[in-house]
Amino acid sequence: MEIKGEILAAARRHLASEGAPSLSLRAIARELGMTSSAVYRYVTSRDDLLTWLIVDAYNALGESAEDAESSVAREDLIGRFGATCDAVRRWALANPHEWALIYGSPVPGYVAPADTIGPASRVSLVLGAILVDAVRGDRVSEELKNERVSATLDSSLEPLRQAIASEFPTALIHQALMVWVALYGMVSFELFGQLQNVVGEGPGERDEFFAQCVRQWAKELGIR
Amino acid sequence: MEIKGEILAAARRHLASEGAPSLSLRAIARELGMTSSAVYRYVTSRDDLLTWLIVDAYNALGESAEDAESSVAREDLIGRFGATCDAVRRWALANPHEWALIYGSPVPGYVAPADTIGPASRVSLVLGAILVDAVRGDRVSEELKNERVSATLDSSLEPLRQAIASEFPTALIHQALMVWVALYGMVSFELFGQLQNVVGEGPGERDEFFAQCVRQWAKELGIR
DNA sequence: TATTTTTTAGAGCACTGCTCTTGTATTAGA
DNA sequence: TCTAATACAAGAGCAGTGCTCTAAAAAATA
Repeated sequence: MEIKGEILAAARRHLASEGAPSLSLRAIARELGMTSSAVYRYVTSRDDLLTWLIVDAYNALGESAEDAESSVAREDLIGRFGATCDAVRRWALANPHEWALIYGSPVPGYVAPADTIGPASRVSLVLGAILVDAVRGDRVSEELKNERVSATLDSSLEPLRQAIASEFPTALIHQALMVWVALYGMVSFELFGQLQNVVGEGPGERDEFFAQCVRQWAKELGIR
Repeated sequence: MEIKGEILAAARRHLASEGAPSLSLRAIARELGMTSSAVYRYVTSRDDLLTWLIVDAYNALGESAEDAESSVAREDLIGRFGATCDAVRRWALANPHEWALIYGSPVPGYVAPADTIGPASRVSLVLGAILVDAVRGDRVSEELKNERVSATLDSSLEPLRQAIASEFPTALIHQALMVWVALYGMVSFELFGQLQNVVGEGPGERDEFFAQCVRQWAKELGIR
């Protein structure tokens, strides 16, 4: 299936340069010198092509985060956490359209197939592993470990608890999820232009702003 | 210009039911019983129509937040903060397509006109006013008030500082911005389906999860 | 070589945003 | 009241989209 590979490569190029909304099957066909109908022998629909690109993007982001995290000494929990956050942000800035495809507004009517959930959770697995190490080494916030929460909150976080397969205290799971969401929210805000006229864009300003965020997130989890 | 009003009303209906991507000028024209070309006498382009809807959505969200916040006693800072957060989330859940339009992935090539920035900042003004009251009454985190930060971070937050027109300590401004972004990130995550299989969807579970987030955000700002 | 299978081309349908010219009401002025 | 100016709408048309169908060419197999 080498033709399918070429189609995907062309689609990747179009996605990176023009973005998902203007990704056209006919344009790809033109670029590859074939008819639009011929493409349909390898791609069942436009949504099918988008799914491939989504899986692609999740894997690229996940790999980027894994690489960055693995190059830090295992004992340096804060370093591992910071490297992961930085890798996520850097990948997003380098691949804005890919980021928008996976974390932007969902296309009405499109339902993500099951084979996207694996690649989609790679980054959270990295962050989860850091947290596990922190808990094992007793290097997380004491306050979160002992905070009592309502039964409803307990059950609301049951799905995540089972995914982690650990008996973390609920408050800690909740805080970790908050940090995770905050990271993605911050990156999305920067990427989607929502920080314009809010955070300066001078040399190093956005970097330093984000670095402060990372420090704060680590502090909120009590990682040390 | 009553016809333009009808066009906007029809566009609003289409946006609410099918979402922005499938908002078609021709469909609106059909619904109103006129030709597509006739619509162009009142709307210069599809982007122009989208801009109207964007301003509309910003105003609706802002009004919703203002109404909720203003119905809480002025001294109850945490109550005002919580009411604002809840109003944002409730509005988003009730108007998912409108939320996606203003806080989802930006349409490549579309540039938001200047008349959107006013309505866009209504919610942040509400949150900002709460913070101002908290600072005036000395009811914010002491730690944030005294934390020393780098010069680069100072200058990176200069745009926001000027918008607030207050001499807040940089660490406090930074933390407030983090909370603001976290709020939007959390709402977007819930709305865009990113919390599926992460946070339960049983009766009250999502509500309680979000309420815990709000409590945590207030704690991070030290509002009391 | 003949036959079957795989792949491609081409035409076509229904839809989109948008433009341009022509026609028709409606209004304003003489 | 009749005419001229104006405002508005219709229709055709262009270039593009996703997608489907049938017929033709190419490749693999018997």
